[in-house]
Amino acid sequence: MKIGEAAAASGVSAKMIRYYEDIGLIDAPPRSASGYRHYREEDIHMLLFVRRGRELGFSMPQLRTLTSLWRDKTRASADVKRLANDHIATLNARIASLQAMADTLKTLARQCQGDARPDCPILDALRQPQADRSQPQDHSGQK
Amino acid sequence: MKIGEAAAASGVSAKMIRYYEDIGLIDAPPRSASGYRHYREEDIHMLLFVRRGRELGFSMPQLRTLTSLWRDKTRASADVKRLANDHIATLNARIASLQAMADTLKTLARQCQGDARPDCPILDALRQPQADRSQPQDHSGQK
DNA sequence: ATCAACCTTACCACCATGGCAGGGTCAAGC
DNA sequence: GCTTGACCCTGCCATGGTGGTAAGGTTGAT
Repeated sequence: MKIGEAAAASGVSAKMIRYYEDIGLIDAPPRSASGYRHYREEDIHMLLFVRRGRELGFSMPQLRTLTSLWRDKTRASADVKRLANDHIATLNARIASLQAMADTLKTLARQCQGDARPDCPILDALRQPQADRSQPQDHSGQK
Repeated sequence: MKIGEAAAASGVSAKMIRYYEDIGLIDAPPRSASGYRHYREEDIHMLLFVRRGRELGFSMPQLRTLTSLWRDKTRASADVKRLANDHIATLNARIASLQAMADTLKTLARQCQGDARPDCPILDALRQPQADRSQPQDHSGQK
């Protein structure tokens, strides 16, 4: 299978397949006499594996570890689980960070009249020193 | 105030201050005879404004609009509010995407023994065609 | 033989940020 | 005045994952 077919079959662009090979994430496939890369079913599985890992938000270093675990038939599932749990923690942190931004903005937007007048608590908040801007309607202290 | 002091006062690195000037996000300040940039209080406020906007996750194009709204004393607060709401929607989309990744991984990790044996549903899921992996305890069909 | 569709490598661009190099400036201490 | 150290200036390089483009080779079908 040539690279174009491999790309179509795996959903990874030919460009990225070459890149992944370049950085050593996937093995270099055999070449034809004229230099064309030649992929087998197994290679397509690897590309699908990488693509799905990316879709789950794994970083390239994590993916490197994941693929080596995948190839290692004697791996311990605990190693995979630990990596997954690490990644879940990372995702949760990013979610919390984005959620904090959204919460702040929601509060500010709620306070903004949104009419033709120039007064705007959103701009005010950006102008002034950092104040506690998180959900002021809730004074119970629970997050 | 020289750029180093402005950086310390605003929390924006000197490097980034020059960059923001370069791309026209902030105005070029006056220079001393020897070429040193000279900042006033007002400029520091602008830098703080930009920094807080970045902390809230606004993109550079959005910040460009925000700063021009900030400078425009005759702006309509509706314009600011619309920009904020757009950004909230973007943030929500990113949160939902990350949350979906985390949910999938949590489900897989829960199914993984995490012991010394190699069998691992996480790797299996990455190997196989996309299946419905979202919260399998719910069979109602609602997404 | 020709032509289109594919393949190859090797660049450039993005964007926000940091780092480094090479050289100028300023202020304090002597 | 001279030295020294802390600052400032510009300009270049690197990042990371992806897309684009260009110039040239291969293949297969007509």
